[in-house]
Amino acid sequence: MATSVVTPFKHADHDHGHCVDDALAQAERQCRQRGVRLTPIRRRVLELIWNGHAPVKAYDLLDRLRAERRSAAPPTVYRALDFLLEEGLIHRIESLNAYIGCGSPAHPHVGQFLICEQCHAVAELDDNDVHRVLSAKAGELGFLVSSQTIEINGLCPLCRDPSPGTATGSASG
Amino acid sequence: MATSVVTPFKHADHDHGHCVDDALAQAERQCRQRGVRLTPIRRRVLELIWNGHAPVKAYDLLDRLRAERRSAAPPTVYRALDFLLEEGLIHRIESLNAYIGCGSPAHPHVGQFLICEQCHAVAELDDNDVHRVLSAKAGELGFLVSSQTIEINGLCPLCRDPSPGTATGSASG
DNA sequence: TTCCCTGTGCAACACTATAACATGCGAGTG
DNA sequence: CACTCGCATGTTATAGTGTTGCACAGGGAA
Repeated sequence: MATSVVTPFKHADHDHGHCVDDALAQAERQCRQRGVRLTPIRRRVLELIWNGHAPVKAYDLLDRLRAERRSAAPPTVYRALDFLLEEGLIHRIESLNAYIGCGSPAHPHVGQFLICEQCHAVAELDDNDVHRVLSAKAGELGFLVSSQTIEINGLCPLCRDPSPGTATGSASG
Repeated sequence: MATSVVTPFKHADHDHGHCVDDALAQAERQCRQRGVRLTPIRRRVLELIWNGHAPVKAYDLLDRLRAERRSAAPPTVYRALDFLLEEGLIHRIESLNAYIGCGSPAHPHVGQFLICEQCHAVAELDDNDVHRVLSAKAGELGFLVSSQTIEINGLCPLCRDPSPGTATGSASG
C-alpha cells in the first residue's frame, strides 16, 4: 500500500501547540537552508494558518493581521501567501478559496485533500496509487499530466461517528 | 479497465454544431422529463457554454448575454448557472472559476477533468477506478466520501504532439 | 377574482485577487 | 562613509467573482 498520509485527522485533544511549533521550526530551518527570508509578516501568516487544521481564507488572515499591524492590506496577505505557496509551506484549497499548512514542506508535492463538511478539518495525502491511476487514465487519452487538484469532501472520522465525550464541530485546535 | 470517458478531446475539425445541437436537445428532453423549465435565458447560457469545449467564465457569459439582453446582470447569469449545475447539465471547474458543459447529464456524477494548459480544452472522465482508489484511501483514515473535485492539468494530445497541418491553440470549436 | 409560485429585473454589496508605483531597509562594494 | 542594488513592504486603486434583498410579471390553482 503506497498510501502516504502527510497530515492525518487530529483528535480533538491533541497537543496543537506542538503542531504549530513544529511547523514554524521546520519552516525556519527550510528557509534558512534555501537562502530565502521568512520575514515577520510571512512567519506570522504561517502561524495564523497553523492556528487550526482547517483551511483559512485570505481575508480572515487580513482581519487578524490588521489587528496587530495597521498597515496590513490585501497585498500584504497575498504576498505572504504567494511566498508560502512557492516554498511549499502551505497549500491552496481551490474549492474553498482557502489555505492550509503543509505537513511535509520539505519535499515538493501536490496534496490530495480530505475535507470534512461538518467540522472543516482537512487531512492531506500524497498517495502514489492515486497519482498512478490518474496518470494512467489520462495517458489512455494521450494526455500528459503536469499537476493535479484533488479535493475530496465528506465526513471525517470524528464527525462520522462521534464517540461519547469527544468534542466535534471544530477543527480549531 | 473501468475508464469511462464522458467527453473526449475533440479534433480541431470535428463537427461542433453537432455537439451543441445534441447537448441542447438532450437538455430539453431531460428538463421536460423532470418537469423543470429550460427557460430562454437558461437555454441560451447553456448554448453559450457549449460554444466550445473549453471552460467559460461567468462574466464572459454575462458580457455575451448583455449584448443580446440589456437587462442581463450578474444574478441573471448565476441563477442560470445554478440551475444548470443543479440539473447536472454543466460542471464547475474549481481551479479556474469556470463552467463547462456536461456530456452525460442524464446520470448524476462528479466529473474528473483533464485540462489542457495550452489550448484550454477539457476532457471529462467518470472513472470508477479513480473513485475506488480515492474512496479506499480515504476509508483507511476513516473518512466517508461524499463528493470529489478532481482537476488534472497538463497537455492534451494535440498540443503535446501536434501533427503537421493540424490546428492547435484553440478549443473554440 | 385572488392567491401563490417561479422566474426575472434591478441596485447594492460582499468577497477574492491583482496592478502600479512609492518607500524602506539591509547587504555588499568602492 | 556614501552608493546602489535588490528585495520586502506600504499605499491606493481597481479587476474579477459571487450574493443579498426586494420588486415585479406571468401563469396556474382555488
